Amino acid sequence: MAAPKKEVDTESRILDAAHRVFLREGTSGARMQEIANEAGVNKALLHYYFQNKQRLADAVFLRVVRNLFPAVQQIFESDQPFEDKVRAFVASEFDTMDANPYMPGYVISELQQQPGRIKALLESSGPPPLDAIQGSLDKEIAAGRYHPITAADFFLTALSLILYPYAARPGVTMLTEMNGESLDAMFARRREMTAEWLLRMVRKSSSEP
Amino acid sequence: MAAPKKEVDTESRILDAAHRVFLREGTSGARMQEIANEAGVNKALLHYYFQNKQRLADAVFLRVVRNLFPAVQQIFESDQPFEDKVRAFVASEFDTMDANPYMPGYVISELQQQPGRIKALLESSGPPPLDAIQGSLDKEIAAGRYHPITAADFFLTALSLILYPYAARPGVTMLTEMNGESLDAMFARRREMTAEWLLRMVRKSSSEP
DNA sequence: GTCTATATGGCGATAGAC
DNA sequence: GTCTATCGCCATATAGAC
Repeated sequence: MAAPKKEVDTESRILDAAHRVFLREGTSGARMQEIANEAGVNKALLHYYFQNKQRLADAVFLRVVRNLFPAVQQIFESDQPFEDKVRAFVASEFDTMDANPYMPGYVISELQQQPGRIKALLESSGPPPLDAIQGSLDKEIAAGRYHPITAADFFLTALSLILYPYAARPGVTMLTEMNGESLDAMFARRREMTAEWLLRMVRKSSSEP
Repeated sequence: MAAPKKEVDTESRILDAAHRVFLREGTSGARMQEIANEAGVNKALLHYYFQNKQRLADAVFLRVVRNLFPAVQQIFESDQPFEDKVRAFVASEFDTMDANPYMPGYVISELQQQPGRIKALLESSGPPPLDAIQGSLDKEIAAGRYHPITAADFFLTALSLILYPYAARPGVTMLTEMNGESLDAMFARRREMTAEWLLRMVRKSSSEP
């Protein structure tokens, strides 16, 4: 720790490069040579630090899923009104996705192609905070303000609305082009609208019993 | 056409096997040997019929995306009430997905790893029927019954709600296990609820101006 | 720790018998 | 059309100099 180097160390440079390449191309599509190029080092160094391709891929996967849920946990355990929690959660997820737009597609691909990794995901990310969500929801439902819904359904629906457009980004580009609109404009609008859409889905309208 | 054979011909057996293997493992993750095994033929036959791996992968991709939108087009051009169209569309998509659960994850992976394929997708699937949707939506919006929304947003939101749970199926399994519920039960419930959720998102409640 | 050079194996692809 | 046998490359992985 004494005398910190200006440049990040080689191991981190490799891991960062591997992160970018694996997320773009998937584990099986990525080449060690391309990672080495992107890291600005020789191919042999990847093996020096990470032994083989599988271990390097595992390290990237763990780093990606490690920070999936902690922010959510904090938000739903706070003491804001439920609808503010939802808005904060949606905003937080959009921020994360803008910083890692390839993440949803990557995680979907990896889990489909290597289902065994779901175990590593759970251990590394911790469970999604269903209990905290359910507690908040049940209060609204009991008060007659919301339609009944399980926390799992609400959570999955929220993730669907937020993550799918990023995962399917090339297809979304196609949609926006038909619209004469930019992809960024569409995402910006959905960032604002998604929380309200979610809330309209669960709120009872005033005329309902 | 005269004297139809009992068994499907070899080329179709190969294409069917390739379909299953590519959808599970992705184009770069799949092995020609595994496709040959699954088709019950020798590896050399794959090259006899499809020349090389890329052409075989292209044939599968085209077959997968060819039938993405036609059913949607018909539904939204019919003369039912708009909300019935939405219900029919959602039911139709769920049927398609139950028959091809790996499809969303596969398409997402392929487009992320080979963005150039979006062009082939468009030509093969035809454009999504945004105009028909927009027409139906605008009537409801002009009548003051719906919040303003673009057809692109409505369509993308619908696809998100339907397709994401299939694409993220291993993660959804994790959710249902925490719930003490089966995956099938969750999908069955969402098949019933998704259209209503969509409609609640756009309907104005009676107290709103 | 970092490099160059090389070994090893696997996979796509082909040749050729039947 | 279908098979067996084999080629040739390319990606992973290692050896060893510096």
